[in-house]
Amino acid sequence: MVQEPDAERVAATRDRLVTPDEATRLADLFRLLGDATRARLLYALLEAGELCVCDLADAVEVTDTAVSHALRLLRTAGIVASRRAGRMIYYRLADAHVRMLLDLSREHMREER
Amino acid sequence: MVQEPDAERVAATRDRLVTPDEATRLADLFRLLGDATRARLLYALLEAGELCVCDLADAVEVTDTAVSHALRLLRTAGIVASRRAGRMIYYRLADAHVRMLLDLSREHMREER
DNA sequence: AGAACACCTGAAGAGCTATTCATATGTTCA
DNA sequence: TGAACATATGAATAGCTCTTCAGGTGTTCT
Repeated sequence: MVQEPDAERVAATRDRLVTPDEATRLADLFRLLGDATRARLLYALLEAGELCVCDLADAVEVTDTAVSHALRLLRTAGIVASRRAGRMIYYRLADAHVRMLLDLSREHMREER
Repeated sequence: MVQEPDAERVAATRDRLVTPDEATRLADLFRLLGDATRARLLYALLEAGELCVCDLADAVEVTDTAVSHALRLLRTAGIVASRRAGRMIYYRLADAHVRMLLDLSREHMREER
């Protein structure tokens, strides 16, 4: 650790900063999006609205077991929601914020290069 | 792998889907935000505009070595940019998209609970 | 009831990642 | 020039994560 060239600004920044707790929750959210399989699942849901596990496995070209594991993480975190219809379970994005986040990020990606 | 209850919708979804390559790049971006230390660094920069490594280490309460490693990842990915001033190196968020992403996510977090 | 189906779960291993320690580079100032 | 400072880098280790495999639950249909 070293000295502070601008102690005031550092102090001011620390005050308005996201708390360590908030930062952890934010990082947790981002980490969940930070996997190619989960990202593809989420963007599939963003496009399709609602899909069952087998549809998702087919769209993303991953084992249904892997999809199931991935969805559990997303479900637990409240990023996706599910509904049962017969033997199938349909998944959807849980809220508008997540949709915006995914959309904005995709735009970012596409404008960059 | 199982059958497709709605083959048409799956096919349509797969077409408009983010490509595996795009998904990977998006996941790479999110993964970088998906660590509490890096998240705190980024939000510190979002608030302060520009900070040197020692300021950041102080604000986030992490070793300056750890900060340096974290910043290298963010720099390499084009998420932050740096400028040297004497022996100090000032970091800032690289573009407006990242700022929006961070801002939107924080709002999301704060509205949720 | 039993078979087929859609999905879930737990355990285990391979691979990745973050932090630390030791050391190196580049800069200022006396 | 040399000492002090700010930051960067490489190697190593501990911890986490994703996928797979094997088996389990709940549902439909005959």
